[in-house]
Amino acid sequence: MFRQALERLAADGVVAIPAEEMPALLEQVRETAEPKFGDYSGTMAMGLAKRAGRKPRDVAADISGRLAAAAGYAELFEPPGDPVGPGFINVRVRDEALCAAVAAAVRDDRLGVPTVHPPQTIVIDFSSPNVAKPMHVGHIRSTVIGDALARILRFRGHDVITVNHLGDWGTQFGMILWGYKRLRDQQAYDAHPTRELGRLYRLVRKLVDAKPEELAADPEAAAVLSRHPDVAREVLEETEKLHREEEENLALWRTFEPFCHEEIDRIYGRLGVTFDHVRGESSYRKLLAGVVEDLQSQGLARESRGAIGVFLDGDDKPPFLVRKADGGYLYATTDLAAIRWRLEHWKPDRILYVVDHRQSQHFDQLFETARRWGCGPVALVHVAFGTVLGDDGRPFKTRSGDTVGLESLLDEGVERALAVVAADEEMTGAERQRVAETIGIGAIKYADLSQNRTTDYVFSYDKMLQLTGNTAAYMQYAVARVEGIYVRGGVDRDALRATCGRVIAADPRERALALELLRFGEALEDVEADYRPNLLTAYLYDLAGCYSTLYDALPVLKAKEPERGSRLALCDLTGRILRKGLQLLGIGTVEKM
RNA sequence: GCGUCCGUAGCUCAAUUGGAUAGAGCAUCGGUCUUCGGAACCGAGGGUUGCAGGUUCGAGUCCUGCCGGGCGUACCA
Repeated sequence: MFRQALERLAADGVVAIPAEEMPALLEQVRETAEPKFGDYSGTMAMGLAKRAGRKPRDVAADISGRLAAAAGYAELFEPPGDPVGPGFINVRVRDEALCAAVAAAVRDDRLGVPTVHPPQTIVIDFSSPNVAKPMHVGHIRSTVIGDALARILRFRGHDVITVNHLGDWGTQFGMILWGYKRLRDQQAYDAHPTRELGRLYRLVRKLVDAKPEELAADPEAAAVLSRHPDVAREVLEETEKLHREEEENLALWRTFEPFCHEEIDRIYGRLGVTFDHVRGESSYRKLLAGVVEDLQSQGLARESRGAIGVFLDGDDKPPFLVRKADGGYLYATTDLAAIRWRLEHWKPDRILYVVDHRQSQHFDQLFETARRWGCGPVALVHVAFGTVLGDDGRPFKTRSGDTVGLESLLDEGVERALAVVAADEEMTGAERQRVAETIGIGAIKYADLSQNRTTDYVFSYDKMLQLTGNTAAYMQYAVARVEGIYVRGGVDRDALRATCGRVIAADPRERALALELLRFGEALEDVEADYRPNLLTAYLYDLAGCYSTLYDALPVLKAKEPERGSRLALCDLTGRILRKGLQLLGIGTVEKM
């Protein structure tokens, strides 16, 4: 909150700068690296001095002077001192203002976090699994990061529309159709359709890929392949028939669909993830032919080697294919249709795609094609993320080399969490199971969200379930610990909030906590700037640290008034921000653990 | 080959997008304490940020060249 105030004031303090350069300049208002420099600092003087041909310190002094004279400055901040070093402008928040702001946040349902203005309509496309196969470890990041971003942007005040763009119209269904027609085990299918369809998918995929080492390890598959040497071509034929809505394949596709949905819905339920819209690729199928025709008539796409594509980088570079030589469509086509559909129906300011970084080239091409096609001023953003790796630094696999199913991943996380909470004698078995579910799944989500999303990360149950360090379990414990005070102290939190006039920040540890509490909104703003949830986890971890330091050194329940009431208010706000922060990450909390 | 991302403490990761002395956790060592939930707190050691140049008041961050790796690269998604 103070950063915002200072930015607004700094806008008055800086002169002769074109309006469009102001935002970049204001980003140079930041927290100081060390408390001795004050609370916030501005670094804009150095850059400006160069352009103005003046000494940086003179410019800084000039800005400081104007800042100090700006209306409203004196109420919130101490008078700025002389510029430090090459020209840092350091500013310290007035204790009075700090204490009043914390008290206001305590009384506020939004915990002192302002809403954005104006709000934007933001479509977030995430998770988007291929429904033909069970969800696996590869889907966790998109699902968890996308869900967290949706929650955070929504809390910031945006109109967020979440979409699960299911893969339900691609070649994977050609594989299932091919397998179903030739290799299905009818008994198994009747008893457990999803399982049998999953088996068929995996088998046919193996046949199509025809990797020697895979076939060597699976003589049965090798035998099937020798009976069906043309499987790869036949699968594409099945896909093409589906795409032109040939009767038999379309009917089969319709019967498979619900089974596939059942499977993934169970997992979303467990993860606590919901979508405003589940619109698979298939929902755009009527638009695909029109998309291709339109691109052709506008001269953007043309025929090449039987296929139709958009040549974005000249004739010698691979084109962005929108129709295959056999007449089938590709995900490029579906994605273009989806963009047009979303623009028409939702009129978004932004569309975010939370998808694996390996598809960045696809999105570069998709966005460029959409731009040339004429999609208006919408911001199309690929929110990319890295791969989940095992201990060995290679993509996360089971010992036998299979990809890890998402369900079994969650099961193991919960099982290990159960071992952590098992020590508590007071909990019933059911309670323990519930707590373990919250902690285990929270651990998996938090481990993912606390990483810089752009890099690969190493998946480790042991690390994510540690009770110290930047983990979900530590954060959840911190919440349980803060909230425990009110039960033991018999304190009425509602009354505490309603009557909170002002808090005291006489001790440096109180002051540090107070300042940190008021940074919640800044952290959320930073998350939005680059779609990086790890900035929120880092903030929450810092906050928990400030709290621990205070709680360890200063009495709360045992303190005398007015310190007691003030510290209880600080604890109350800490607990609420930690819980809210975790909730915005899609992570639950527990009362006891 | 071309494109792209990455290389930071023994390990796993940060670093406010060019800011001040590169920070956390784990591991190691030491200290605090008559437990308001000790699953705590305080501290120490540990770094030529892959290498070499360059840009400037200032570079882990930007530019160039190397070295090493991941990923992508015409009809899968």
